[in-house]
Amino acid sequence: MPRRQRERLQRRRDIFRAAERVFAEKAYHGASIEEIARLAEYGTGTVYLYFKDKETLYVELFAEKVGELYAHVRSRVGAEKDPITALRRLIQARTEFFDQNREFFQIYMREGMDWWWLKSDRWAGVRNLYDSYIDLVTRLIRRGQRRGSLRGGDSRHYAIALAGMMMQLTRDWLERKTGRPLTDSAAIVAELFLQGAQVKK
Amino acid sequence: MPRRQRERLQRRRDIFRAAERVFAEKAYHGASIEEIARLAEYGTGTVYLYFKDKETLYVELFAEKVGELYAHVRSRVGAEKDPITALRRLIQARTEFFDQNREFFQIYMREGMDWWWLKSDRWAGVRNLYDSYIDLVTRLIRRGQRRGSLRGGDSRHYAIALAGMMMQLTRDWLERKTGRPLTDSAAIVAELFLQGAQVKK
Amino acid sequence: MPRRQRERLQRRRDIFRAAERVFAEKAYHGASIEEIARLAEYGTGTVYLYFKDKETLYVELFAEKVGELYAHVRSRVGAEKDPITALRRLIQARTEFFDQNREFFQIYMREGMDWWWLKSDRWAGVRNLYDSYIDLVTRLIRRGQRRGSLRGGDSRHYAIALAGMMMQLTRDWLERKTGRPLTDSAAIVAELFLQGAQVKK
Amino acid sequence: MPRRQRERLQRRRDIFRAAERVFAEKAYHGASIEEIARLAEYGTGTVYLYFKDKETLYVELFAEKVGELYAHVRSRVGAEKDPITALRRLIQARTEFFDQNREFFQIYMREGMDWWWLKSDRWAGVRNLYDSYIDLVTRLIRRGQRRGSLRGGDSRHYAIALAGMMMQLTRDWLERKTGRPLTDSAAIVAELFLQGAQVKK
DNA sequence: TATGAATGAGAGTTCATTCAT
DNA sequence: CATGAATGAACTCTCATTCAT
Repeated sequence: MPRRQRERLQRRRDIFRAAERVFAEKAYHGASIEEIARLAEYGTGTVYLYFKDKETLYVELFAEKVGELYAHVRSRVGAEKDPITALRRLIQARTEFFDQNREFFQIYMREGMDWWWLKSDRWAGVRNLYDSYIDLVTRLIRRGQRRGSLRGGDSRHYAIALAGMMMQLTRDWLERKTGRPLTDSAAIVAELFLQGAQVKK
Repeated sequence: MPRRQRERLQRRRDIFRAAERVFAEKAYHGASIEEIARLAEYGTGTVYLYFKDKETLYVELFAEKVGELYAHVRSRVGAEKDPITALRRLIQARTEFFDQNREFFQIYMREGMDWWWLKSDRWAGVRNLYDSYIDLVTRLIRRGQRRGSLRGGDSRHYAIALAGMMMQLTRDWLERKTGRPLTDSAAIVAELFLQGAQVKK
Repeated sequence: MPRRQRERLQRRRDIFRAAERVFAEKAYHGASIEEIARLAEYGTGTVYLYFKDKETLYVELFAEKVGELYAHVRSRVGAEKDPITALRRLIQARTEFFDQNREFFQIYMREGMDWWWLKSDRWAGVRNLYDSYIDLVTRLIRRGQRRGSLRGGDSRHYAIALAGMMMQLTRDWLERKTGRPLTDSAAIVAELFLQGAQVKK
Repeated sequence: MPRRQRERLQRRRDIFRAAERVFAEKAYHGASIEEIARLAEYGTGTVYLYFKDKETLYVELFAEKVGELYAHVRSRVGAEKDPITALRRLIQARTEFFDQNREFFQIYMREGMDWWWLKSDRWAGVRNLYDSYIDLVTRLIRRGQRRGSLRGGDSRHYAIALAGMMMQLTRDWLERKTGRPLTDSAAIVAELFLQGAQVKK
């Protein structure tokens, strides 16, 4: 890759990095382009050389990171045949990813809530990414159901419930900042989701 | 209660009602005081006679509604001795409440996701209410654990996971707008939380 | 008219007056809303209570003043039957109007040049006003031609030429700021347009 | 001329050419240096090697073109003794020039309309050129008056009126984009200016 | 007490100009 | 010399808050 293009990509990353931090801390509306630029150590105008406007910066940042999450999870789940093992790996992978991407997690979680009534076309792409992640989980669950290792019922609801458990546990972990690694909670999630909380008689 | 005070309370409620709708639809930053006032059929300035500022209005609205949720859940769980039954009732009660308070759910959900400003002192009240709800669930779970009907482990994590499941399923229900009542999902949640997804051998 | 509405109209006029001066001096792009507001002795935001945006303020100001010009000219030309006399009155009336509306003249002249390649729909209304003024002149000339008192030829071209003469003479008068009233030039225009510059043999 | 200087002049001309097109289309404020540079196929910074700033570029472009117009008209009018013929030639020459320089006409016209900034010293050069062109016409007219072939009166006003007629007719021609050549209007202008619109009895 | 017009701080965005390469 | 990325001042516009009525 030519130097020019490399540098351009580097600056883009610098701005992404700063934007991630500021958006994570202040949320979309609370974040100002000037603050992002200052944190990235660029001038305000520079941000606009790399992103058309604030919304584009946000959407592209989101898309990029969700793409990474998705890729990471897929690579960990891989070609695992057993759906139960695959689910455990998925939970583990997601947990690792957010352990490494705490700032992004805050954005991810927030948008998990917010975007869907922003019907704007700008968000359609992001929306699809998010959905395809949920779909990945759904497909795994359905496979488990067909194999008879998972209980019947709406597989999509199971996927959503699983996502919800993970999300809130991650949020709690981030908020509390105990020393323990997030990955501890992967085990809890897997057991709870698979076995339930009730003691079998 | 003297008429003056009664009227004052009525106006407060009117504004709450309007604020709830606008905050639900547009989120905190997207909502404008003027829109809330217009919807409540008061002048903009009037809002400031009842609430110091926008943030106060939001926090107090949140506190009020979380208080209602909390009261509703407590009343349904009541003095039920069996923790499993109590949990089922809790899930049912929460579901009913949000079925009746869809607008508030959108606000509640956002706060469940977006905690950064909870750090500020202004939001301490909201924070405490939110926590006290989690604490209620936690205590129920702990009781179940002591009785041996629930599996051991961090009871708080269980409570959080349960809350997460419910939250995401509710969000999905709201987003999809199928005709089905939200309470359908109460059963899914209860079974999944108690029995898990995996088929017992 | 109720007091409220009267006051509203008054403020609108205040802003128009200030906008007229600033637009006249600095042209559309050089004028800033803040300067207009300051001159009108209002806050910046106030301007936006009366006009949706800068372009609207400009267009409405323009439309209002062209409307006045048009009304003034029509009222002076009246039902005059003789086209030659009517033309003299028209020239006189236009001259009077700009003598009283020097600032607007600068805007009028500028836009006589500029707007027509701004194809934006926002300008369509203004454009029509301007055209209908030219049409008024054109119709007078055509009447003169039919009566045999004016030379044949494209009446619209005559109208445009007449407008051009008046415009540049007015501009010169404004620029030079001699003590003489603009209306002096009305006679020059009328004679030149009607008799031409050449001595008849 | 040494190669260096030749190249320098060539680049200057390239930029002028591009600037002419962009200023014509978008007017001074709407034109951006970057667009001009791009059209001229140079880097943005390069423009600043040849012109101190945007204003200088504009003024020098204007001066250059008005100089050309002036030279063209002088060359056509030449040593013609008869003032009436000279005026006809002048009208013809101006018409030809703008027929060949439509883009510049748009710029010229705007300045003919918009003189406020001519007050500033920066624009003195433009101002003088513009005046010197009017002076040329004025002198011709005065000669006609002395010879008794043109009617008495303020010769400068006649010159300005003549310029106004031509300007508006040219503008109309440009706006309407009929197929007809602009030079058609030269005859109209000459007859109207010399004979007037009124039928002689 | 209720009002809503007025305010101005602060946001996003553009672009003439500079300067390291 | 030529470049074009970087800059930041300046612009338009919004909206929480105030205050005269």
